[in-house]
Amino acid sequence: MSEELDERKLTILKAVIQNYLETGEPVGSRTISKYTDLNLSSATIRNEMADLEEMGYILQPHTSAGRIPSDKGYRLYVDNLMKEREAQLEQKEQEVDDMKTFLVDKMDRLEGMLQNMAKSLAVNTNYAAMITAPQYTRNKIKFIQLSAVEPAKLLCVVVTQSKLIKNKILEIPEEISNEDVLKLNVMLNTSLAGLALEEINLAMISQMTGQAGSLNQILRAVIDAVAEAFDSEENLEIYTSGATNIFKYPELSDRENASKLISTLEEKKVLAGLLTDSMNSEKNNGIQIYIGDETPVQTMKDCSVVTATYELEDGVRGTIGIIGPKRMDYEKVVETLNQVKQQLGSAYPKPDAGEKS
Amino acid sequence: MSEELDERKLTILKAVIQNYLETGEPVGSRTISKYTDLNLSSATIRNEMADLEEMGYILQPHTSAGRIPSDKGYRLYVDNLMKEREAQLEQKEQEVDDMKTFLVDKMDRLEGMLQNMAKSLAVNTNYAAMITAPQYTRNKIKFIQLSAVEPAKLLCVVVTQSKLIKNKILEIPEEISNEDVLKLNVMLNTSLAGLALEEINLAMISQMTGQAGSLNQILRAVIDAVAEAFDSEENLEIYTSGATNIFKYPELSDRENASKLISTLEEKKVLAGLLTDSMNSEKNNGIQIYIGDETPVQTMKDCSVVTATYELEDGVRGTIGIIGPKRMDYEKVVETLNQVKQQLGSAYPKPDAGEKS
DNA sequence: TATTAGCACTCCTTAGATATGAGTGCTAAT
DNA sequence: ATTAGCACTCATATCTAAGGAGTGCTAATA
Repeated sequence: MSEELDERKLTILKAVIQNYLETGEPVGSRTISKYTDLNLSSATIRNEMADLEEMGYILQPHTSAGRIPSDKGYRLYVDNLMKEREAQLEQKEQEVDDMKTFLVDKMDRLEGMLQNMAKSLAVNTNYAAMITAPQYTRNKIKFIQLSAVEPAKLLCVVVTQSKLIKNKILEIPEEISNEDVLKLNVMLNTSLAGLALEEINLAMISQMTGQAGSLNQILRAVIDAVAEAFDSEENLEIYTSGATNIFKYPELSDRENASKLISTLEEKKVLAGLLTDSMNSEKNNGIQIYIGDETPVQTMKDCSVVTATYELEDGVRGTIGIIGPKRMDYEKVVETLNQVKQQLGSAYPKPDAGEKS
Repeated sequence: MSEELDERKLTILKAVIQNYLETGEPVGSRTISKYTDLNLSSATIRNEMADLEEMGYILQPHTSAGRIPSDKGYRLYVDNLMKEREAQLEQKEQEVDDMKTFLVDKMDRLEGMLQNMAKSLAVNTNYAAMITAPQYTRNKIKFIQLSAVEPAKLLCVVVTQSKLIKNKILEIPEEISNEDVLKLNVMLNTSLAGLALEEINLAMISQMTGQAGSLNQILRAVIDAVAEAFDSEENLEIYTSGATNIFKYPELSDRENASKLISTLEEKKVLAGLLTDSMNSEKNNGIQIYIGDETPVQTMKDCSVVTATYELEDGVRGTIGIIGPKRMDYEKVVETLNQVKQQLGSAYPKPDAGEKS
């Protein structure tokens, strides 16, 4: 593109966007003329704004309304204009504290924690929040415990290195003696402990079943159970909160749209797609911003979505997403997500975080 | 009350209510005159309706609109007028089948099942649905398993008779030998298996800790963990679905109210109160109907709430709730809830179900 | 005596018509 | 290059009138 944005145009664009972020109303030239310290009259601003509109950074909802940012405008803002915060920390600390108490609160129950986290995010940002339970890729098995609960039923508990616990009751074809249970336990733990799911290959399994002899069949059932416990499809749990925050933004709350949007937030599968998608693209410190049409989910085309990947420890990763109007407070959201990432990631600095793309 | 409703008034009232349930619009005398087989002119109906209004069963939103049922009218309808269904079973079976597949699908994972159940209820009824995970009152311990996961960490797994599994990792002050773990396991299982939480009393605990000797401290930690696992406060999980169905009913969807209502559906604690309240009153086959102001939750005063208690097996009970407009299809909802109750209650006929109060 | 037809009346709803005002684009002056 | 000024646009709010559904009442009917 040959159009170049000079300093003044940038300032004006930024002013327009920031003002619109706050108010949600189209912003007029007179407002800008006073809002900035450029000391320009509204007329001058008008001329500049006409240019900006022609370049596609802002647009008018209708003739003779003020201007609102276009998707392109938001994009520019997000990419270049907004990274000048980090300054006001006074009230920040309060918020961080709130966040921490939330986190510490129920830390040992992952599920409750994630739910709390989603809620806390929603309350903090005033947007809708969603969060996936961590995926267990590369997460290592720490401990497997079989116990005979009933004659023909085995309880199988799997603990992973990150202290996630999965359990399942297996129905087995015949009774099993205590010694056999013990034998299986030893076998499983010596062979599998310390391995990630991906590292368990066929050769290993056949070797084990060879050793198992008559317990062969049961062993297979157990291994299946372990695999299932780790299976990400099955485990894709998503927690959402603050769906109704949507109503705080008039531009989203006409019945038609709001209703669809909130329904989407109940559709875990759709969200799953969205979140895992963004988990894999590791740009910009793992934080990704989708503006309007950029989001993969059609019902959210009038929103913006910000996602972040968190990493509990090596290989145990999940995604957080914030959904709000296009005019969301990107800076605050990005900041908040970064904080949360930190809280969650237990001091495992990524080898290559990769500054912005 | 000295007013008596003769046969004809009842018929008319019923017609008014049923019509209003379908349309959501105030219903006029002419409509009734044709809708019923009374063969009365609109004028006669008008007279009767004037009477009904005076008695408080119906009311006019404004002069010269049709009539809509009052809370009192709904109450009469629910109590006396509506129990004449059970007839049309053709399409019913389809729905029941749908329900079943939903249920069977993930039966072994309680949580997923409940979530699915809520969803299925919401889809089936077009109202909002919520469901509590079962409370463990009177649910018996089947099996306790301790395992040393790390030197100073014990994994404690509790399986109940209804195959619910709870687990927790305990930090213990000092290392523990394998023999001691074994010893504890034996001790716990012989003493506690087969007991419900309420049956574990202080005498028993002190007897056990007496036996435990040096393991005393750990034993206490384990018992605490068991108690916590069963603690209903902690465990009160509620699953909701179909919140947006609210929008299908214009009388509820003005922004102010709808927003509050949906927020309430995210407030698990409030719902918890509502649902456990109704769990304890066992009228009418465990199904309870709150109309308008009758509900304990203020934000729902323009809705009706129908709750049902389900019982997985003796002592393991939870509650289901359906939230919709006052003009909800009570018959269908009650029917659906009864079906669900049946599906869930695994053929444990209650000793005294108690026909309607 | 119970029912019905008829009519005047009420009042919500809708559509059109009017006014308000925020904001623009353009032109001429600085 | 900037600005003041003015005519113009168009969404929004306000008002009015027309339309219509439904009622209550009265007088006629079976």
